[in-house]
Amino acid sequence: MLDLLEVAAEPNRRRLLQLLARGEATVTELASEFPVSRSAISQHLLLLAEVGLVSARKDGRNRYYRLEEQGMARLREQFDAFWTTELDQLVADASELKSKNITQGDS
Amino acid sequence: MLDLLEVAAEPNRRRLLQLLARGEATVTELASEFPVSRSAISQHLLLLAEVGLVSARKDGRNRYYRLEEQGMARLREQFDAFWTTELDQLVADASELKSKNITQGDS
DNA sequence: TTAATGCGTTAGCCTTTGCTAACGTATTAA
DNA sequence: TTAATACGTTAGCAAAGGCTAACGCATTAA
Repeated sequence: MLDLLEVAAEPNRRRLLQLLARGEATVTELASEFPVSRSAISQHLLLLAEVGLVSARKDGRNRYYRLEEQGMARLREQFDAFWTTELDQLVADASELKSKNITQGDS
Repeated sequence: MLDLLEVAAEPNRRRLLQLLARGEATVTELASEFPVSRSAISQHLLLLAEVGLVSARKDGRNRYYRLEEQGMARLREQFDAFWTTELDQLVADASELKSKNITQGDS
């Protein structure tokens, strides 16, 4: 899977990116936050690295993973490209509709 | 697959959402914009409908699909929830770095 | 130096995904 | 009314995804 948004969208990987936003961490540390195995997390990290969203540094017998700023910037760009002005307008309308419903003002 | 972001992230489905931002369309009309079959597109649309991002209306022998504003609003919310302040800061830093590189100002 | 420990990664399996081909059905034209 | 046509959806299959178990390897301790 080469698509940046698709790679980032998977729930476990999304959570990994959020955890890494706090700073670098080892596979084991990260895995402790998930119900799945170290192995599963390692594979998610390898995929994230492959698309340039994270990178790793070796220290002792640990591998410290960290976010790759440039990759994350590309991710943001791709989302913004998807979320066009048309969609923005559409959702704005939906919000109005929602407020109307809450205040029972649609008679 | 029940996850909203994950469903929306798949490239073909992302494109479908963008096309539907212009207004409603039939399966055949939408499929004409893709290299894959009508059937494939129909299945993507059914999945999008299942998570509430689109809905359909029957007219003659056509089914007109359209975006579901409330669902799209939920999608936006989920993305914003993912894209924390920490990530925003991180990407801001990356942008600075980028400008520096462009202007060769990093001696 | 050698054994033991703990780290991250591959091997292998099952499930899910995305696709085309075949289908059923409603609508239109004869 | 009947036949033909065009629409969208299911059936079935090959490929990809995500997971645990097994592994290799580096590091630490004896």
